[in-house]
Amino acid sequence: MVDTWATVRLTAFAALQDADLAELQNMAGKPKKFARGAVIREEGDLSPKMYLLLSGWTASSIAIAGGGRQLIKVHLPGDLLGLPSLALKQASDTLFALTPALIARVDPAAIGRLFQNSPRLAALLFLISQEERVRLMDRIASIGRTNAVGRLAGLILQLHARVLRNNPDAGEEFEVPLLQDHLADLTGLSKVHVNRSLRQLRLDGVVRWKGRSLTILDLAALNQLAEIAPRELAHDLSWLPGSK
Amino acid sequence: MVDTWATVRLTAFAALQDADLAELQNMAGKPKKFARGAVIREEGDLSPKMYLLLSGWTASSIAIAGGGRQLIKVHLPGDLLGLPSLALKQASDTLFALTPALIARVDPAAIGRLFQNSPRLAALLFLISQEERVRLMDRIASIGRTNAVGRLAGLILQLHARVLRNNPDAGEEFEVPLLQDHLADLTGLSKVHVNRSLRQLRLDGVVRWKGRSLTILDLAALNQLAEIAPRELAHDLSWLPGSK
DNA sequence: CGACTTCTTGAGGAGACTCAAGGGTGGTGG
DNA sequence: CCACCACCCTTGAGTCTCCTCAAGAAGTCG
Repeated sequence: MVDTWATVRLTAFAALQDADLAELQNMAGKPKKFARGAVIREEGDLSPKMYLLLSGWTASSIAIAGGGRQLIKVHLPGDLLGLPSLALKQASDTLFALTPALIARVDPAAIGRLFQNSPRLAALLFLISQEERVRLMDRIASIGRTNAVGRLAGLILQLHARVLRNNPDAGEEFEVPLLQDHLADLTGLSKVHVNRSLRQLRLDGVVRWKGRSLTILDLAALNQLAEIAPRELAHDLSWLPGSK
Repeated sequence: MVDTWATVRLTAFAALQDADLAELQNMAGKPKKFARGAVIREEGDLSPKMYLLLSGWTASSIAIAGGGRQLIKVHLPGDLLGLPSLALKQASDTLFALTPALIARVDPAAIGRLFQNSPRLAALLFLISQEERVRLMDRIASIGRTNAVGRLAGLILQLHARVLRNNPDAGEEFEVPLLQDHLADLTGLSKVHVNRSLRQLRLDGVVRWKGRSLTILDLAALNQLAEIAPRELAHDLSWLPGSK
């Protein structure tokens, strides 16, 4: 179990001390299993909580009155789910499992204690949230100002970067448990057009996508198509509070 | 101590009763004036900082390789600018003034001390960031899954809610210093299509927009057109750390 | 009043959508 | 172990929203 916990994303910015990790585990409830497709938390639910995704992939979606939905983000193991809704009376988005997933729930009170007792950890939580904001900003730019192929390219690049962070040895071939329907709802396209745009990417030799195995064949081309500059995380974090 | 969200925001940037706030204010540099159109901080700049917008409106934009740009957000007085880029090596977005603006710069070190010494204020900063994430998520849903009129409706509603928070007496008529070009870059539309969609909103008696004065004539219709449920901020924030 | 910016409208074109139907693929049970 | 079913992918055809190009009208500021 400790191995699972070690992947929690706080490690992205700074090595996590054992004490920090222990504290995180203490905050969380007992991990619970969810089947593929299961809803973890519904849009509109009261008193939103935070969740730690220990294994599996999940996604977050917002309902559109007309009947459709927008997928906001997919979550990888180690991600923190549900933070945005902490600011709201009711959850802003639905969380559901894309694959079988193991998830631990965290009560807001634990986050309050974290800010009180572990300023460094709290600051890391804050930083991760800022990183997520950048990702959302980039998705807005991608959806708002690039064509279908560009949106898919941008999405693939973000996924690739995130998978690489979780598993630095992943290389250019990795598993993506997303259906074309999901890609459509992530990019704001129709599933038919996603299919056609993927075919183009395939025919142009940019990616190979067979089943759930995605291979990036031409990273430079993907970046060019995405039309948005890749981001690099801060390395100078000397301004963070020292560990206690 | 019962903090409504609104007072927090006002407290944070108008009144200065709290010692914690005094610290943040002390850490801020001397406020600087920017003319309309002036760039506050450019995308790609190293060692990103945070900024306090004391008066005026600004906006944040991301460049698209093809030549266009996406406006991510407009900022109103009292807003914190530049937080997302704190997670990055280089600023993710360009900040520029929509009107003459007064802005104070804050060094990341001050934020570090804030987390160390003022857990309650740090937690509020965290919460504000989560609220911003929800706004971004809603914009993604709006841009990705609604038509031109819906995107404009959603944008107008968000602006209205934010103006109301800053000035609860504003009512349904308020000043919006945005050109149609800005609306286009905010919604991911062309300026021509923005013009036509605004005309439709006008002809349907939903809004009146003359010069910089925007009047909402039919709030219910706007909400229906936007196709995204309005959000309500959390009122139970008892989990926040107590003030020191 | 003149120059510049911003808004408005027209016309034609393209990217993406909807509707619809056929083809793979994998899982399950007889 | 094969057959069937459900789910997912693929492709075609026609349509519509939104885009681009272009030019003139209205507004704004020195």
